[in-house]
Amino acid sequence: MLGMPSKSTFAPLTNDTLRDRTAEVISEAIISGRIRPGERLNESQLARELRVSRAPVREALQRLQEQSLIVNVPRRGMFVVSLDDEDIQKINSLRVILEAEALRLTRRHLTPQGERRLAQLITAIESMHATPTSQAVRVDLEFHRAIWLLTGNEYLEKTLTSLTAPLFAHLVLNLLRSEKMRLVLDSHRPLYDFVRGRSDASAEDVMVAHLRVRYHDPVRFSSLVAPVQPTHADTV
Amino acid sequence: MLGMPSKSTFAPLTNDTLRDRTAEVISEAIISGRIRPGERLNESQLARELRVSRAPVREALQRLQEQSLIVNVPRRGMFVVSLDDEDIQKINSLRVILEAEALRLTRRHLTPQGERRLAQLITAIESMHATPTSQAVRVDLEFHRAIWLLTGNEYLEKTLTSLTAPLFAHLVLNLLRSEKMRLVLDSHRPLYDFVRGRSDASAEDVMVAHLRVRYHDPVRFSSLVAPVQPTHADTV
DNA sequence: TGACTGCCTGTTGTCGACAGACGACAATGT
DNA sequence: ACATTGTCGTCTGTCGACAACAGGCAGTCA
Repeated sequence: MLGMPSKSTFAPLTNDTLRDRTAEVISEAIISGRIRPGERLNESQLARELRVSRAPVREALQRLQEQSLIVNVPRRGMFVVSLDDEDIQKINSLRVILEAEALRLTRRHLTPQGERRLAQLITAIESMHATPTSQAVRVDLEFHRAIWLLTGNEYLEKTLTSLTAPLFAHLVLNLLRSEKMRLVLDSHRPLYDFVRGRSDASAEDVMVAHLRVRYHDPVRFSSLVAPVQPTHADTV
Repeated sequence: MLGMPSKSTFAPLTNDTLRDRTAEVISEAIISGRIRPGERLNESQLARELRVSRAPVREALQRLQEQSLIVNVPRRGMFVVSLDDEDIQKINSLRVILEAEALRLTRRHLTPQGERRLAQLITAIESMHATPTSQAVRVDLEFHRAIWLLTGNEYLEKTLTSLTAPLFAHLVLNLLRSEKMRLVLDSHRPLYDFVRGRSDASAEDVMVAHLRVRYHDPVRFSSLVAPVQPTHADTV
């Protein structure tokens, strides 16, 4: 052990590949709204702008496709995913379930560092005024991801990341009026309170309330609500 | 509309790309256990065996990586994912939650066709005797996927597919003794009964019972069970 | 005028090739 | 004998090129 340069003598000298960075950059561009839903992604153009060849771009696009950020039409191209209300409700009905689990797990073994990290993000969120929407959404996502990471279940983190990615891409484009943005930002504190054990509500209720600020009815397609009507009409 | 060859005058003349078929084939090979966990995937070799160039192989591997079927070590290669007990429990704790939702949604609007489809699969499952493990696991997966599809929520289907894919890959290798296989196969009927409304148990209980046949404790990392002990030991 | 047909252009899908990185192993020095 | 360094082969990461395809446009025929 002696003489071996123990950790952090040197910074780890980025080991990423072009494909990884390409995927990261494109993903960020979609979530931040710089590339709009429905837009076609031209591989050659992306490659030119990123100063790489098409190969890493195409490999990156495969990954983003699997993350539901883009959809592929064979021999036509890749298109930024475009969600309608039904898509959003379907995703949110799952998000409520998984985020509720994340809240419970995080509350169960919240460490002092974890609490500090969340406190820091809450402060950042609540001190935002008249900031660009894209930046607000970025911090929003960062707060949620912090909780996901604190669960200790990396599969939960991964699942929620790819499930909600298109939601955040959609959010940045539909949250332009700042008075609503204020409400959205402030709706994070109940989550913070929950994981600190300062809430008696169920995790599901906390999450539904949180999402209801953004979306009209986050649980319409969830089994949490009563069925509308069992309609087999088309089958008899 | 008139004169246009309405559906199924001709078979739709496969529109897939090589990469799609490549991903499908490799995925199947992993889930069926023909490629074992931890094994390194040689791109050139795969390309040779599939009679394609490396480009579609690499693009396919990116997708499978996003599905948690393989992991990438930059400049070292792709390796078939290898799960330890903790991974399995973490995945199962989420699987219970999502599959329970799937059961409820399917029960809510089960159509006669849907019921027939499931009945057919149950019959196939229960009539299997001394069949190869890989084939049993295939039907197992097919039954679950049928339920996922019947939920009407394509995001739930997609999420469960990529979440559980590595589980089935693991299952086929650890289910060799046939007396256990019989139990596993028979454990599907309660799910079938549930979606037909023939069960009073909660969807979670049904699912936990179903998974407990395979795995020792599917919910150890779930918030469904009481916390073991809130241990911040490493942080103070 | 309207619809059909055949080019034309831009883009994707696929390929083969090359450079650099990694691991294995031999060579060297102590 | 052991550790370190140098060398070699193999494989990945990336690139440029070509072929195949889709949609747009114009020309042709009724």
